[in-house]
Amino acid sequence: MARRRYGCRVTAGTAARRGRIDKRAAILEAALRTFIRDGYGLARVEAIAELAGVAKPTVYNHFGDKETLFRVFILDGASRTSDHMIAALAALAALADDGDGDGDDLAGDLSRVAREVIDCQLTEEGWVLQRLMYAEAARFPDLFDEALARGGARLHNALAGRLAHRGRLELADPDTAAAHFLALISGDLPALSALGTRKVSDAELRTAIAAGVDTFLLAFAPGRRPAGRDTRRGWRAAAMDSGNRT
Amino acid sequence: MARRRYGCRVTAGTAARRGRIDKRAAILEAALRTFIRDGYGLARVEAIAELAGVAKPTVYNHFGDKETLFRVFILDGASRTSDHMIAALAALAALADDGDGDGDDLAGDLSRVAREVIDCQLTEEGWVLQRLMYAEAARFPDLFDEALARGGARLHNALAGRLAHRGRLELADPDTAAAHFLALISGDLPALSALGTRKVSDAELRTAIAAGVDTFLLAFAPGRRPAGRDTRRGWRAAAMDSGNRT
DNA sequence: ACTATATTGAACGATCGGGTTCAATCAATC
DNA sequence: GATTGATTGAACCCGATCGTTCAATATAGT
Repeated sequence: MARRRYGCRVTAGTAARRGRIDKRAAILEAALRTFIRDGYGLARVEAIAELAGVAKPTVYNHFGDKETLFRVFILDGASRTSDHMIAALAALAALADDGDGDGDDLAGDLSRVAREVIDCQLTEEGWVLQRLMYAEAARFPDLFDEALARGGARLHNALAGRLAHRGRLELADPDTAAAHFLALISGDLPALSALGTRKVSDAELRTAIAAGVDTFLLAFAPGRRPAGRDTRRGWRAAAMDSGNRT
Repeated sequence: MARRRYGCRVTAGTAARRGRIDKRAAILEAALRTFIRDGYGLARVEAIAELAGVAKPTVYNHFGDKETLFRVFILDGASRTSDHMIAALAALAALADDGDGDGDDLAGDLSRVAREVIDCQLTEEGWVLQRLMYAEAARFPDLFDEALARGGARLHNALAGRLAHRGRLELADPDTAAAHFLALISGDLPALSALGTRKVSDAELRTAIAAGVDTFLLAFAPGRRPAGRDTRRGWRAAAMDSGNRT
């Protein structure tokens, strides 16, 4: 039998976890690939082990059972994805106190934030987390709550804070504004991407984001008309003239 | 062995389907219950048969195999749910041509439509269809496309047509307006309802709908200020005064 | 009554998959 | 070197599940 080569054993600092950290990481990466393809129910522990290049007992050594592996995968993923999204909010810095400001580009800032948040969501991991949450909501209700607390709620709160201090927005409630912003920029994504199973073109993304940001600004910053303002009025007139109903 | 009692056999008019129509309906209803609890992968055909009060071979007689049963369930469900939602759009009748109209209640109409569309979505069937679509998107990509064509796309198009002819709205593009309306009124639902696994209170629903309709009107009917307009401006001033950042 | 179709309870075949055991080997620490 | 924890390939256990077969019974149409 050939000599075997392994990496470092976990040190006492991570006593709450068993096994070697490189094996753990490989297992979680393999879990991602397997859950993407098979979901939770049809994903096999043996397949995950093979993909990770470890023995099946090693998976059980690290995670105890399939369900625990799944929970760790979901919660780690929710935190990580949300961290990335929250970092993207930096583009929404508070407005400097230097007057009316020609340097202010609210629309541009919102668009950049939207693009980065959506890019996080459009990752394979982003989608598999969402799909798995939907799929398993009934079976693991506590898991949904915790993932929401680590993921979506954190993003939402961070965005609300940013919007509250951005300036030049009329907000009755920053929570509502944040929720609506996220809804407007991402509402088209499930259909465009077939729930994450297809690639969305750059043009489609830009269009969806621009429309979402436009509508957001119309509602929450009415003093700042987006470029398409006159086009809107013109369209309405045309519809009244045509008189048809689809 | 006791005498057995059965219903009517299918007539030649439905030759494309096998078996008795009452058995078929019972199987599809049992499939709903089983998919709600177990999803697709872990749902057992034998469990569905028991719940339906039929023998397992009967399920196979009607549907051939588990996957076909699933496909039929999804597509029939998408059509039915979308039919109900589209019917709800009747509240958005075109504005009568009688001038500026004190009888016009755009906000009220939109709220009624929103409430009915959301009530359809909040049914057990509505949620299980959505959860199943997310869960199985990667395994059955063609199914998603067809369900979208029968469901979401039909609703979207019908709503766009209604909005286009409602009057008093400034729409650059009725498609975008429809998409944004649906996004605004339903964006909170996944979190509020824990993806359909919890009941949403009437107060929560009313709040979410009112906020969504308000924002929609601000963006698409800016001449019609919702009641909360002054509150919004007041809040912004308070935020600037407090100076904190969450 | 006759015929054809549908349904049934029981049983089966083949395969599967979560979790476990085992003894040998490896790796890190003292 | 000794000790301890981690890993491994192979094998196992046991319950499960999709799909099928069978002969008897029921039902609907002619």
